[in-house]
Amino acid sequence: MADDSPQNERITEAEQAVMEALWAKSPLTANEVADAVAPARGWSLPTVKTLLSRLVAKQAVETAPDGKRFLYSPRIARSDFAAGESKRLVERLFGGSAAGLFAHLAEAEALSDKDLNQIEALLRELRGQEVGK
Amino acid sequence: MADDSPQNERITEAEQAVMEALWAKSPLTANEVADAVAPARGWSLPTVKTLLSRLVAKQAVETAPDGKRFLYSPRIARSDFAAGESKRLVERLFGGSAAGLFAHLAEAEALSDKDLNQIEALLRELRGQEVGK
DNA sequence: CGTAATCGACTACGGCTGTAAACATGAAGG
DNA sequence: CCTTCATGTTTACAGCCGTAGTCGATTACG
Repeated sequence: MADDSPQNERITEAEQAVMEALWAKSPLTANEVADAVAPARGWSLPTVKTLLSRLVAKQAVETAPDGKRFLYSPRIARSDFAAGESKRLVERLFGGSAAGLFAHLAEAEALSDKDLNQIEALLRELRGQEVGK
Repeated sequence: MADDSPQNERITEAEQAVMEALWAKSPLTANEVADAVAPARGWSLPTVKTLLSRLVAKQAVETAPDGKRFLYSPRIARSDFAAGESKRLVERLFGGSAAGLFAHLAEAEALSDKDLNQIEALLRELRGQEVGK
């Protein structure tokens, strides 16, 4: 089988910054990505281009020709990326137990009242739809 | 101010494997750490020693002389490490909102019934002690 | 007292990451 | 047509990470 499936490789932190720009709005030209990302990170244009190239190589981003230049779009959804990273963390740190993560966040006082309320709401929602399977 | 505070630097994945051994039991000699860690990762003894050295340099591990050799102990608690990593992830991925993380785990079906029950229990607990501050 | 074993320190090296310059190529304008 | 500008590609390079060999010192045994 050919590995044309998106995103086997890992996305680094610098690359993620570029992805964020594309997730916020796409397609974008390389220059537009640079305008969105470079100032905040102090990057030069070449740096952004390199990152874009690597993301294309990793099949996390796809290109569409637009005249002489390219338009870049994400090939993976932000939610998939976030879910994957979250899962990795839970795996690595809490033996796959999401409750473990939650407990640690609570302990570190990283949970605001707002967080608690939202989580509570989500819990109820999950309980509600806990039908099939 | 001197930077003798523990753990400014990041701990890599390979290093974490070594830390796990020390968190499980400490102090340990380098050889004991190697025995605990090397087989599972296919590492040689020198590799484990290098990782230990780097952890000492990063002040994540401390040494105590024991005759001719050293005994190694973690200088940072596993829970602190876990909390830090979790916070970083939440920061990087969900703009600091733990509820965002939770929602994504739920969406990715990474939450078992057991997780849900435990989280629910934790929530109640947090609500209960929500006194001070 | 000398030699072997033990153990930490130093050195090494390929690969990846962050950062960027140089290059090539095609388009546009004079 | 030739020059210049824009844009993607190639190359570069330092630093860190994963992995490991070698060196030197200290200990222990004969």
